[in-house]
This record gives sequence, C-alpha cells and structure tokens, in this order.
Amino acid sequence: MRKVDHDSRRQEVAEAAARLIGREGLEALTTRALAKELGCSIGVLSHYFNSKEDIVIAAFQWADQRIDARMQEAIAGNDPHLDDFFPVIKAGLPLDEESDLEWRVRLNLHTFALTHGESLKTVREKDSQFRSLMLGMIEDMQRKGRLRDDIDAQIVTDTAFDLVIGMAQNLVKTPMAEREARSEYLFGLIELLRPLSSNVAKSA
Amino acid sequence: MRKVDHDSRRQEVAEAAARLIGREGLEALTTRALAKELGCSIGVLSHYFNSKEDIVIAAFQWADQRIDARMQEAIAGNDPHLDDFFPVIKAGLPLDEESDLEWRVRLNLHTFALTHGESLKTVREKDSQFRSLMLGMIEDMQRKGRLRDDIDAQIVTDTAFDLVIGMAQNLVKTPMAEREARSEYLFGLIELLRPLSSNVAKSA
DNA sequence: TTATACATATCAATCGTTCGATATGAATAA
DNA sequence: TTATTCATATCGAACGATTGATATGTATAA
Repeated sequence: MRKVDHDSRRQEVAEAAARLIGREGLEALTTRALAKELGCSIGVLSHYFNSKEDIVIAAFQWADQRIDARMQEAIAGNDPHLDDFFPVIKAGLPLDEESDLEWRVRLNLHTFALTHGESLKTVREKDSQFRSLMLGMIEDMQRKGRLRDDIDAQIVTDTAFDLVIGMAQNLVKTPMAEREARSEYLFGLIELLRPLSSNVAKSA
Repeated sequence: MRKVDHDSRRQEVAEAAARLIGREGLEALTTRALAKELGCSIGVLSHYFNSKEDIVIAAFQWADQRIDARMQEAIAGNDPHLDDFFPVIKAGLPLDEESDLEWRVRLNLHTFALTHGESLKTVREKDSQFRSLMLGMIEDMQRKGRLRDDIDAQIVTDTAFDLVIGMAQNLVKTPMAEREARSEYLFGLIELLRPLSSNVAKSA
C-alpha cells in the first residue's frame, strides 16, 4: 500500500475535520469522531499528523485556502470595473453549501485565534494581504474614473473589509434560502461609490 | 450563611466564566479552572447551576447584556442626529479593555451558536431587535432631513448592522493601541449619508 | 526483507458530575 | 437570653466517561 499520496491523504483528513467542525463545532472534533467521519481508524490520524492540534490547524488552512481561491477566481481580470466590485465580494460570501462550510470553519478559526497567539498572527497576516489587494483595486478604479475619488480609498477599503467579515458572520446564521435576498443590498450600496458625474447624469 | 444573594452570586460565577472565556477561550472553561478563577471550590458551581452548559450560557448572557446596555446608554436621547449615529456605533465597539472582554465572549457565543440551535435562535432574535431599533432611527433621521433620503433606509440599516459585527470582529484581533485609529474611518463614512443639499453646500 | 498503511488495544490525564461532610447564620421555642 | 432546629453555602474526594496519545500487531506492496 505505498500507492497512497501522503499529501492528498493529509488533505482528506483535514477536510473531514473541517466537515466535523462546520457541522458540530470545534469541541466535537475528537480523534475518534474524526476517524469515524473519515471512515478509518484513529491509527491513520497519528500516521499523518503528530498531534490533534496539527489536524485542527490543517482543517483551518483547508477552509481558509478555499475561500481565498474562490475570491481569487472571481477577481480573475486585472482591470476592475465598479460593477465587478461587489460581485467579487459576493463570490467570497457563504451563499451556497460549499462556501457555507468554509466560512463556518473560518469563523471557528477567528474565534480560536483570539486566544492562540500563533494562529492570530497567521490570521492577521492574511487579513493584511487581503486589505492591500483590495486597496490596490480601489485606487485603480479611482484612477480610471470608475469610482468617485472624493472619498479616501482607505476608507472604502476599511469599510469593504469589515463589511465582508460582518456579512459572512451574519449570513452563516441565516437560513440558506434567505441569504441571497439578504446580501442584495450590496447592489444598492454601489450607487454611493459611483463617480459624481455619473450620479448627476443619473439624477438628471 | 443566608446573607448570600442567590442571583448576584450567579452573576459572579457568570462573570468569572466570561473572564476565562475571554482570556483563554471556551475550551479553557473547565469546572476546576472556573473554581480557581472565582476563588472557591467546584461544589459552589453545582450549587448555583445545574450543569456546565448553564454556566456557559450565563457567561454568554452576561457579556451580551453588557454590550446591549453600553449601546442603550449611548443612544439615550430620542432625537437622533446624523452626528450621533456613528458615535453611537462606536460606543458599542471594543475600544477599551472592558468592552474588549465582552466582545471576545460574544464572538465565542456567535461561533458556539453556529452548531447549537437554541443559542442560535436567541442570537437571531437579539439581532432582529437591534436591526429594528436601528431602522427606526434611520427612518426618523430621514424624515427630519438629517440623512439623505434617496438611499433605502433598509440598505443603510443592513450595512450598518453588518459593519458593526465586522468591525468588532476585526478590532478584537487588533492591538488595543491601534484600535482608535482603526475605527476612525467611520467619520469619513458619515459624509456619504449627509443630505445631498448639505453636500452641495459643503462642496460649494 | 523492508517500509508503509492501517487497525487494535491500552495508557494516563482530565473532563463534568455527584455526594457526604461541615460551617454558618436565621428562625423558633424555652 | 439561651438552646435547638434547619436551610443554605461551601468544601473536596471520588466516580465513570472520554480525551489525546502511543505501543503493538497485521497486511500489503516494493
């Protein structure tokens, strides 16, 4: 049985752990419950991970990376229009079962990080990267006259960043059927950011 | 020893539990650790609570109520001006050590609620009440010409609500010394909500 | 054989909870 | 007053269950 790819097997364990965290919470992630979820014995776990803490971290990373990939994919192009802005944000939100799981796990990570210094450091570094990316996009749009430039780009960035976290946090507590409607106010918000000349043109 | 007030003793236990949750996380809240934090024996805990779960819930409520009280106090008056709006929001944010603890516990509650139906129900009811209160304030301000009325009041409410959660979530992960500066973009955001006539007057 | 993948059995530690013992002060009766 | 009764408050040892970890055994493929 040497045909097993070590890394992908680790990912399988991490994903099963993430499912357990998302479905029943971090405290329900025990070695025995995880083995059952994965359909194997606990011996497998110790074969691929040194400790349970390593499994938890792997599960957190699994979810985090998938949310990142989801947003990267949505950004795709390098020439952002204002009308792409919120759709990109929406792409990162928990609006289907898959991203719901990922966000549930990520929220567990964020709470976990409150009292675990090393995890907090990782989370803050990720946050910082994302904010930089977002700031760049916004400044680019302002430069190209696609977003009103009388608001500090940093203000827009900070707002958008906090808003994404808050929306995600609130959406995962909302029944799936209501989420789409609940997130649609973003398309109203966008009007506030339209360049003033377009605004005048619109209201005229 | 009848001098002990049963209810206030329960609050003492709840507060000690909240401190533990805030400082070391929910998984560090064991009956033994709590007894040590409170400076008593574990027998006391079972005397005032039927189970550990009841203690956890009491700790959650303790923090939740204090955040609510903090915001209620800030609202105070019944004739809201736009310039009161974000200061009120700021009053609810974790900008000092006291509110920091409360928010750390509340975030634990929100994550806990993801996988505990009864808690989720309570959280959502609270959220709903807060949203209604906020919507009323905003509509009132619009009616009095203090907030631009060409934006749906519901959009402003939803944004503000999600923003508060997101800001709080991000602030508690930020060193205390940086939080004040980090939250100041709110005062830039307010300009977007000023009635358009005032806007013209300002830019003229 | 040799290394790997996995299962099983078992460990000590820690968990929430229970429970008898004791200390304290209020209420009652003398 | 003083003596007695009794509910309340606290203690800490002990219980069974469960935890993460590990040691050992077995099967398989190189």
